[in-house]
Amino acid sequence: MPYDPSAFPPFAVTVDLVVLTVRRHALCALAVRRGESPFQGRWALPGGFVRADEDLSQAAARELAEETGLRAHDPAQDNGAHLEQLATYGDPKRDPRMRVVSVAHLALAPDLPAPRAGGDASNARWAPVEELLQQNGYGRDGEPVAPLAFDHAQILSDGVERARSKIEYSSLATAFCPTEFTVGELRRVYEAVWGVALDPRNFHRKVTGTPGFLVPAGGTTTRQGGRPAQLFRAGGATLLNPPMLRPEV
Amino acid sequence: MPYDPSAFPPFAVTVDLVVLTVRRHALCALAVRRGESPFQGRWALPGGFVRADEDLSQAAARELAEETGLRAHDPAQDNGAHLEQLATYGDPKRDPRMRVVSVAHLALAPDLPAPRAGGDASNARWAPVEELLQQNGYGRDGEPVAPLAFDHAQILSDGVERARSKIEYSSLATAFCPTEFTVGELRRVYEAVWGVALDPRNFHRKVTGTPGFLVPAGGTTTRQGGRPAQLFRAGGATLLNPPMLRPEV
DNA sequence: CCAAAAGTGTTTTAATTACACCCATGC
DNA sequence: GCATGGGTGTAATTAAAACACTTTTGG
Repeated sequence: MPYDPSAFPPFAVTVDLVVLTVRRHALCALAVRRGESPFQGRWALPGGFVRADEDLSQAAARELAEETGLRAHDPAQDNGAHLEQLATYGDPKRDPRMRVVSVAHLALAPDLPAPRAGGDASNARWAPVEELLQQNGYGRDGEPVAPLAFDHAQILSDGVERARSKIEYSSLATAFCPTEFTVGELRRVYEAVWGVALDPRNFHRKVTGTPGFLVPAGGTTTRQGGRPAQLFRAGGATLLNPPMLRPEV
Repeated sequence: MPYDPSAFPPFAVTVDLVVLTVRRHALCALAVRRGESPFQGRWALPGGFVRADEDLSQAAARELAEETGLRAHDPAQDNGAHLEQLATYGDPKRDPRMRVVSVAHLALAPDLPAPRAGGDASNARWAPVEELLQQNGYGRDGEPVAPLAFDHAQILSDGVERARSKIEYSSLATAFCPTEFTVGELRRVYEAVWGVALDPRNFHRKVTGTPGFLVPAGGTTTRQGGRPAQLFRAGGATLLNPPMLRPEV
């Protein structure tokens, strides 16, 4: 059917963010507490309206900066988080107030200081994704678990699955690390995201042998005890060949 | 920032379709001719507005049926096309008339009879994707090439790349085949989508040896001359392990 | 008989796995 | 010394690539 630009149903368009990081050996996502109805007091993914003159990726980068202080990754720089579009959610009933289409984005960030949402720390937190995806029961603090607002559990679940599969064939796992990192730190990222244990020796050989994945940064460090480890930076490669293999079962 | 449901910029939301098929050894996409401004007379991807009470996937399935007569694939049935969300395009200037966010979908279909767009065959066609993505020069008919309308070249390019990578690790290539097909026909699908030549002997061993990819349908056929080939149906597997490997270079 | 496509067997090569083992530091 | 994590070597297994060869049809 041809466009009819004069008669179309009006939509609100938002961006929602799945911001992932690895803290204390666990894959964590950023959650904010809702201050208003619907789902008042419940945890949700950060997000907000796309402005009239703004591209979708700009809106996502703006929300990310507002919530975390992170800039989206500029390939010319080496700071900031990786940011990519995830998927779009548009069920007519996903927001009870009106028709809202949400373009979800996925951000991967190194471990950060505690988050801030409007400066109020109690309204934003990093939480392990299994905790946020739990539909009932009790959390680690003994409080009853309430599911995420709206369809955010689905969005988070899709984002986690994207991250899990994408670190297989791309160098994106380095987005979870600081600028300089050791092979062991990178391995612990894979272990946290996949939820498996990897053989440190084979992992070391694999990542150092994959062309373009890592470049030596020069120094060494002892962060974990034991023998000092070489420091690396992310190499230029984005696609890994051969890919990292996620163990079965 | 919290939602402010009373004041949000209004958007139009559309779905655009990248409908791919394999015809005469070439990867082809469905294109429709625009009847009105802007880009009047130019080729574009099929698409249309999302209705007020419709989910995004419903809207995509409706547009697909309107343009091709195909039903979107119901896993319980064995007819219809594969349909999945591709990505969302929302540059403020992508449509000169107003702010339009388009949720692009990717459909994979077996070779079909000639398309119909409002019953008028001259306003819809299957065209090789390289032809549609060509930015200038002359087509096979000697006519000067005009780029696709709006940002549809980008959308088509993203859809083709998705299809190329997805047939590596999923059984989606069977979506390009009729219900029953031979190993040779499946191989020609891979060759057309990837644009490479594959070794028929290794390919045969690989696909018949991958559990769940193909199930024998019983009969044999001679469609290409030569020795009759066994007929197969798509098996239940969606993820291939090990994956099909796209040759390098 | 010959061309053409289907299908099987075999050899070579590369990658993954599962380890044994050594290295360099802090305590 | 000894625990801890970093890093190298090596053999067994597995999959991919290259290609010789046989099978079954149509003309």
